[in-house]
Amino acid sequence: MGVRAVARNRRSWDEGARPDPAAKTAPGEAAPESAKTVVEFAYDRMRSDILCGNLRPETKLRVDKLHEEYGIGVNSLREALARLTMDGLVLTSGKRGFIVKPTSLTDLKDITEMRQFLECRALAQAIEAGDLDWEGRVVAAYHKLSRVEEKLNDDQARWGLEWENRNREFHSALISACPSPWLLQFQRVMYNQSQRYRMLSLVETSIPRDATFREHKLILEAALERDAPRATELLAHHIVKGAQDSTAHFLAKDKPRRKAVQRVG
Amino acid sequence: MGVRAVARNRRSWDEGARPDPAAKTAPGEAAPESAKTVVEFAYDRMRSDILCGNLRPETKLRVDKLHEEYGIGVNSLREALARLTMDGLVLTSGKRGFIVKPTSLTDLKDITEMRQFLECRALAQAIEAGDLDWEGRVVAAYHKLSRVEEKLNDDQARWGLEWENRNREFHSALISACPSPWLLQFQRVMYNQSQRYRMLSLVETSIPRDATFREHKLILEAALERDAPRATELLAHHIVKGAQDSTAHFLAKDKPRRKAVQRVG
DNA sequence: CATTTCGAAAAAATCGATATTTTTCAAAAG
DNA sequence: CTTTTGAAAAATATCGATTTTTTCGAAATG
Repeated sequence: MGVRAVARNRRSWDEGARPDPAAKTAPGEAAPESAKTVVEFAYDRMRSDILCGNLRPETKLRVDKLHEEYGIGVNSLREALARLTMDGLVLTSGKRGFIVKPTSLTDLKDITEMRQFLECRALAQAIEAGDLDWEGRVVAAYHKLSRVEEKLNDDQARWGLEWENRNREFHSALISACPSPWLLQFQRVMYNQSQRYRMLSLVETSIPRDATFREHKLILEAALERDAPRATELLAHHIVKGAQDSTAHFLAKDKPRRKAVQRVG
Repeated sequence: MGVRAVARNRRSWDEGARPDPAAKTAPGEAAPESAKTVVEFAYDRMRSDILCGNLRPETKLRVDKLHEEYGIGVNSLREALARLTMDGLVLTSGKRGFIVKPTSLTDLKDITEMRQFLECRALAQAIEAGDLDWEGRVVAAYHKLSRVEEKLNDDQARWGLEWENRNREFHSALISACPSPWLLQFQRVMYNQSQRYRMLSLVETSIPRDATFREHKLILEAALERDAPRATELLAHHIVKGAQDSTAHFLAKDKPRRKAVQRVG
C-alpha cells in the first residue's frame, strides 16, 4: 500500500473510441499494420465481421474456435471481446461466454431515434463552431462519397463496402467540428449499430437509393450555408429514411419463422 | 472455414451495462458475491476506486502492481481495464499501458451538458411512459434518499458514500420507465463520469447542499404530477447546480500549479 | 555542451496450459 | 410421457511464464 507514481502526459492516449479505421475485411486481408496491438487487431477485425454481417446476430463466439481461426491467443481475444461488449456489439452472460448481439425491431427503432437525437445535435454544434478547415473536410468527404455513389450503380458488389466507408466519413466530417467529445463518442457507437443493421439488410437486397444521394447533397449545402435548423431537419429525415430500408428487410425476413442457424468465420 | 453453430436464447445476457451495484469499496470489503466472475469483480472494484477517487486521475495502472495488490491474474485485470476503457474511465495508448482518465474543466463541462441533455430526455420519456410501478419505485427511492440526507448533516464522513448510492438510485428510478435502453446506457456512463468529479471534489470539502435536497423534492413532485416540462427543467437546473460545486473545487485546486503526483492503491 | 547511441532494467503484451463451470445426453424414477 | 439425476464432454475462466517493447540513464560522439 502506498506505491507512488508520477503520471506524465507523454503522447497520445486513446479514448475508448478509436479513429474508426473503417471496415477492412471483406475485400482482401491487407491490414495497414502500423504498430497495432494484437488486441486492437482482433478488436477491429471482429468489429468489422460483426458490422459486415460476417458474424451474424446471436452467433456464439467461442474463444477457442476463434483462437484457431484467427491465430490469436485466447486472452487477447477475450480482451477484444470485452471491448466489443461495452460497444454493445457483443453480449456476455455470467460464465456462459459471448454472443453477437441479437437484432430486433425495437432495437433498430431505438438506435434510429438515438442516432437522430445525437447526430442532429452534433451537426448543429458543428455548424455553429465549424471553421474553414471543417468546411474543407466536409467538401472533401462529400466529393469522395459522391464519386463512389456514381460507380455504385454499375457494380454494387464491388463498391458496396467502399460506399460504406465513404458514407461514414462523410457523416463523420459533417459533425467533426462539434466540440463535445462525448457527443461524438456516443454518435459513433450509434452509427456503428445502425451500420450493422444496414449491412445485414444488404446481404441479398441492393439498397442504397438515389434519394439517399440527393439527401447527402442537400445536407452538404445546408451545412455550408450554416443553416443549422434546415441541416438538422434534413439529417433527421435522412437517418429515418435510411433506417426504413433496414426495417423493411427485417419485417420481410421475420415472417418465415426459422431457427437461427449461422456460420461463424 | 464454415463452422456451424446454433444460437439459442438461454437466460440473461448482459448488455455491456451492468445493473450498477453501486460503489462498494471504501466502507468494508464485503462483496455481495453471487456467481460473479473474477473479471466482473475486478471491473467493479476498479470502477469504484476510480469513482471514489481512490485511484486518482492520471494514475498509471500497472498490471503487475495491480496483480499483487488485488490478487487477480493479469489477464483478468487487462480484461477489466479494457471494459473501463470503453467506459471512458481509463485511457490506453499503444503499448504503453493504462492510466486513469485525466480530469479537466472542459471535460467536466462536456459531461455536465451531455448528462443534462440525456437525462432530461430520459426523464421526459419516463414521465410519459411510466406506470404505477414506476411511481412506486420513484417514491421508494426518494424516501430512502431523503432519510440519508437527514443523517448527512450529522456525520458527513459516515454517510457520504451511502448518500452517493441513494442519490444514484433516485436518479435511476426517475428515468427507469424510459423505454430506450440506449438512452439509459449513455445516461449511466455520464452519471458515472459526473459522480467521479463530484467525489473528487468531496475529498476535503463537504459539499452536499440543502438546496440539493430541496431540488430532489421538487423533481419528485413534478414527476409524479406528470409535468414533464417542469420536471425536466428542474432536473436540468439540478444537474448544472451540482456540477458547479465540482467546478469550484476544480478552479480552487488548479491555481497552485503542482506536479501530478498520486497514490496508487 | 548538446545530441545521439547503446544497453540494462522495467513494464506491457502475448501465449500455452490448468482448473472450474456449464452443457449435454441418456438412463432411471415418478 | 415428463421430470429428475448424474456422469461425460465441451466450453469457459483463470493463472503463471515467456516474449516483446519501451523507458531511462550513461557513455560516446560531433
